[in-house]
Amino acid sequence: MPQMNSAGEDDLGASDEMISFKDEGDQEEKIRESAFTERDLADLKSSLVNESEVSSHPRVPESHPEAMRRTQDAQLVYQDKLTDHMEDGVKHQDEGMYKGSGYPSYPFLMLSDPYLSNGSVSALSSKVPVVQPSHGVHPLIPYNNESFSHGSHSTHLPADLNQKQGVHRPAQTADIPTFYPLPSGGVGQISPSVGWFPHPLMLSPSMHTTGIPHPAIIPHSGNKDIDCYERNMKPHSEPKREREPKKPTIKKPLNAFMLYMKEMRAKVIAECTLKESAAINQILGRRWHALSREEQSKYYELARKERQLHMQLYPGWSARDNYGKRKRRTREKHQDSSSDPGSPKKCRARFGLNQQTDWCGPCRRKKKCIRYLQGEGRCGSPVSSDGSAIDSPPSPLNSRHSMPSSAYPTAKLSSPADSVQSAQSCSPSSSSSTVRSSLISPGYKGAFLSQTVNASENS
DNA sequence: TTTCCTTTGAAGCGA
DNA sequence: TCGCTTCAAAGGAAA
Repeated sequence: MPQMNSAGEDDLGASDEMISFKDEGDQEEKIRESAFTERDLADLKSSLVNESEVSSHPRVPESHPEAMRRTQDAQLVYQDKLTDHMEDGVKHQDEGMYKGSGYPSYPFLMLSDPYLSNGSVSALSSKVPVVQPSHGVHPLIPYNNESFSHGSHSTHLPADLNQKQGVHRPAQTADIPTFYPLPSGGVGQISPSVGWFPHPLMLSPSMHTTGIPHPAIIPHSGNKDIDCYERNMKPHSEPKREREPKKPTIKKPLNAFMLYMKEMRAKVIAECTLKESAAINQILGRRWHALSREEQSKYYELARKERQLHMQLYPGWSARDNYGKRKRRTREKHQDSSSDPGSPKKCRARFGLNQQTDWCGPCRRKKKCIRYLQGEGRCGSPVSSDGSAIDSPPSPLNSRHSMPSSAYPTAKLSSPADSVQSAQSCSPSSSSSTVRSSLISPGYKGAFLSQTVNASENS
């Protein structure tokens, strides 16, 4: 990822030294965005209060057209503002980046979502992961005023769906079909009986037509596969079974790479005829590194906006809230060798802060020490000129951590041509992923993935 | 039915 | 501050 070191030179290694949108110290932008966030969020909440007041009662009686009009106005105002905001954020994006791709998957251009083409049918009839179309429709986007003009589509969903999901849906507001749980202490003035308000990211045509909650919020059962939309629809196919209402889970906002993956996955699948997500993700990871700084920055910017919106909508939410919901064995798998008293010292401990020139590349980038790993005999792979591992086979336990991203021979660091080539091809570079996967362990799934990828490459 | 794989980035937490 | 862990998406494969 593009970044600048202290000398102003490019240092594309570690993510934590990359362009950080975390602080986004850009005061001007902060001011501009906070202007949106505070004012518009207030508008949003206000409009929702109005709406909730309306909907929690016998809605807005038709005998009160003025009240109805105000409610709708509030929604329209929010939609307009949100649209403006989003457009503002997207305006400067390179249109050519997506328009020629032929993939409707990019958030801002995902209008050919099956959700849209035929209402909500596809969402109910096909295997649609969670609440998003499988081909990468992201909620942060398609703001199509037209979509808000025909709210009746939401009626595709059975009337009892939202009750079972704990989603309160005022009949009057088909334009805002779903509601989210209020953040604790977020909007105190809204009555608990309402308890839901629309995530701006969700105000997309797809959401509009399907009435599906924003992906950031799904009933959570502890398993991602179970937590899919299809699964959530089960009560309809199994009406007899009483399902306990599950607490909606607020998902983490997607980071830049995740957004990139969502957009490009379909493309890679089409090009490479791969279906294995693991293999596809390897390719996507390489392509990500092959992206130009500008291209990546778009995704970082998009991710930043997502995080901001997420923070504003769920101020009390923490990523920690979702910890433990996926049963991963990483803790078991990641037997940190640092606990081994006989393990070699890392560069920091070995050379000290005053001799950072002797550190390996990852250590200089505040990543995991590869010398340390080599000392463990776990990866004796060569080290690039800057000390980065070139084709280090990862620990079978977790390739990510023994092979940090910064250690990859990114296109900009060590071998741009090779990396770009591999990134453009339908396989991870032979110098890393394939080899790594093959070396992980006999019979290890990674080997299968390598074969899959290699087969795809050969084809 | 559940977990794994695989990627990068963000965030949380303990030391 | 650093290092580690977990989760976010995806869907086929394996247990």
